[in-house]
Amino acid sequence: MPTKTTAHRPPTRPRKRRVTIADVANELGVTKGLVSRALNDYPDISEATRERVRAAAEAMGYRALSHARAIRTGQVRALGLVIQLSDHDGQRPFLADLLSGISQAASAADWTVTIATSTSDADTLHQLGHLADAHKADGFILPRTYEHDARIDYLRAEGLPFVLYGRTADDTGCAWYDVDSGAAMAEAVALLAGLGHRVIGFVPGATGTMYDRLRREGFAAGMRAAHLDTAPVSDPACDRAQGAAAARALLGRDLPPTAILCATDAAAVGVYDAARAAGLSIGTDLSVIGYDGLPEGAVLDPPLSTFHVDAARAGARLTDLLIRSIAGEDPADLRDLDPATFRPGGSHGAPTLTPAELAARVAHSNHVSNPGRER
Amino acid sequence: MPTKTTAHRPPTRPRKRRVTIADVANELGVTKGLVSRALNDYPDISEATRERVRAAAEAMGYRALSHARAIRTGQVRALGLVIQLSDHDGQRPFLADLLSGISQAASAADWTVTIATSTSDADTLHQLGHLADAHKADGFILPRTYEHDARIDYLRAEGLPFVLYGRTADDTGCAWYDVDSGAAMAEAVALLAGLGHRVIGFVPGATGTMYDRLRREGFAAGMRAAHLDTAPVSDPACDRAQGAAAARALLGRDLPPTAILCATDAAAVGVYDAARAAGLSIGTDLSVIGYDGLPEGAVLDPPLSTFHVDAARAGARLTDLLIRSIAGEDPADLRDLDPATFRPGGSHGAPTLTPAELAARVAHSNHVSNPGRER
DNA sequence: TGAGCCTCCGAAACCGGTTTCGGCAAGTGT
DNA sequence: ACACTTGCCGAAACCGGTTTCGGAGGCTCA
Repeated sequence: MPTKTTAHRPPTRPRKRRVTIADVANELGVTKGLVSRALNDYPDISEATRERVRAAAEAMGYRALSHARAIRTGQVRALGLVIQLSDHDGQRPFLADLLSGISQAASAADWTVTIATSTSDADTLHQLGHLADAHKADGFILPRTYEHDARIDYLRAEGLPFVLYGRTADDTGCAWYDVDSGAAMAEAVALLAGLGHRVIGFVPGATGTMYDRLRREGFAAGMRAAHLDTAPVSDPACDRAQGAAAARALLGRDLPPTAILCATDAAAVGVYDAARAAGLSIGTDLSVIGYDGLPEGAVLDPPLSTFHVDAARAGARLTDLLIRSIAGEDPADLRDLDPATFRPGGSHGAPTLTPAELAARVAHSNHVSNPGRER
Repeated sequence: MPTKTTAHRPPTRPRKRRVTIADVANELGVTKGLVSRALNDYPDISEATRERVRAAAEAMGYRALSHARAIRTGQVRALGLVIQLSDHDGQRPFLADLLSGISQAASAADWTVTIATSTSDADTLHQLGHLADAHKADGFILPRTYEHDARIDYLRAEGLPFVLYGRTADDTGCAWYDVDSGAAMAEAVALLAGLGHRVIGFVPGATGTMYDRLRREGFAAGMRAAHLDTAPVSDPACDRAQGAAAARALLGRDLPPTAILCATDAAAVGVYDAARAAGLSIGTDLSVIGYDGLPEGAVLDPPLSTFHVDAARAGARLTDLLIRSIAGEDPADLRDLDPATFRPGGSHGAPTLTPAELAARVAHSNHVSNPGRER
């Protein structure tokens, strides 16, 4: 026994000994191996015996210890998740729902969830490597995919199962689940165009992420379908401040957009700031549509029109796909695409101004309000 | 070999065999036992040998498999967390930070985190039991404590280590970490009283939770200290709608409060709704202070004055306390209380109206605005 | 010089499962 | 009646670690 620093251990930790497979075997007068094979549906066990064993195990409250089993089988029945929490991270608010979906589905299949968090791409890779190396999970869920994703390269090289939440540039051999945000962007453009908007601005999201590419493409496709070509696109914006800056830039153009479509709600919140500063009323002077269904959007005035993503469902689907992938199904068959649902707020409507009139309004407001007022 | 439903397994999963303790032993020409004892700091190993083993293990990239170790030691080096996600749940937005703190601290100590989610108190207990029974964790973090908490009873009875995020009525033998929200409530009252408010309303949180009791007590203590006794307390409010209802009730009194203190930001958002509906301007006509530091508060107009809780720090502290508790330290020594920090927004200020004047304003607005207008 | 005591290590049991292997008994075909 | 399956189970190895036990060798001390 090591001396170590075994500090004050409480008087007696009672802990009743748990019932092992040997206990069940003894009770029945058979061997451990027999019990194990019976419980694991080996074909060389008679149905009568199998039932007898099942009954005894049930009655004695036997439950196999997953880590004891793992040493032989190599499966810990756990799925891993590394959550990257950058400051400008849109997925924070959905984390709870995502986890809920994952955990619920995992629990239903008698799996558990091991998580780690990280603060940067490099850290994410490190945490992933650690979980994989320590074999704390049999497979991984990879949220927020990049077009070129180092996590995918790593897991591919290691031959470890994984499923993407989102897509990636080269998805050969990848299982994935995604919400079709590109289609949502196109839908939003069609909606705005139908209301009469002719100049529609776009605020993209984080560069390098796959969702950004897909939403840009969706926006462009929507514009083409509406036969519009005047499409000012701002710099990327991932948070409120960047969203405000993007909106200022768009509104400062000679022919500013009468509607701004944001790849993320986080940016849309900033658009509200900029619009307010420019004396524009949202929903009339300027239409805004976001994407994500952020809680903040609902408390804005007017409430933000946006697309809602069912994160819990995503988590459940991802878990299902991953477990099947671990079980050996071909990842190429494990792909799923769900639509996002539009949730109208009060931030979009028919244009009340032409772009030229809007430009005049903005210029005027820049004149009267003392510069640098915005909080 | 079981026939089972072993579906399409990919061509060949390469998986290089990992280096085991036996490999290290062979390399050195010693026994497995020797290597194990050397690596685990047993005292019967000469320093020279220990160093030789360490170097070889390091060089060969040996890392012990936690679940192989667990079968003998009974420790899986994982801490468990069951997150209850009711719909009216204030902790959702802080979950990311809390997890981040927990995971970071755990990872630093070479522990991992196993989570489960639940949808009700009963489910929480069930999930907890499952994790404990399957021995997926060596100890548990219990967020959002109740005054009388079934989880605590269960874990006490099982003799399993745990740490509370929050306190409980009878905390004998409990390790806990908490943020002193009671003191925050008292501080808010002192602030409002200092500004000249004489009638201050209180909107409590979820009944049965320990935080609700502590914040009520903190509010009461603050009122006593400020020598104020007119303290209307509304029904509990845990979400926006309930917060609005609570505010309407408070404002409908003969002598309505000129400031409303909310146990949670979620309720405070509803207070904004009610105030707006009553034609009151927040920060002047009516002061509002919340607690939690909800992101929604920052996008309100004016931004909500509230108390910020450092959830990441909480997670890190909880993890530290739990690991020490598992190591055998006396839980009674493992307790920690941090202050919340006030984050002023624009929602509080000196009263511009007396309660009587406020009552008149409210009554007037009830008259002019057509009823049932509020969204 | 011999008894007694450390120091340090090998050998082997052990933890709770899984998996392989061999063999007995009953059934089958001729 | 005899070889050949087949069904079913016991025995034992195995997985990757940890822990106990005993003993060889060197040292001290009377």
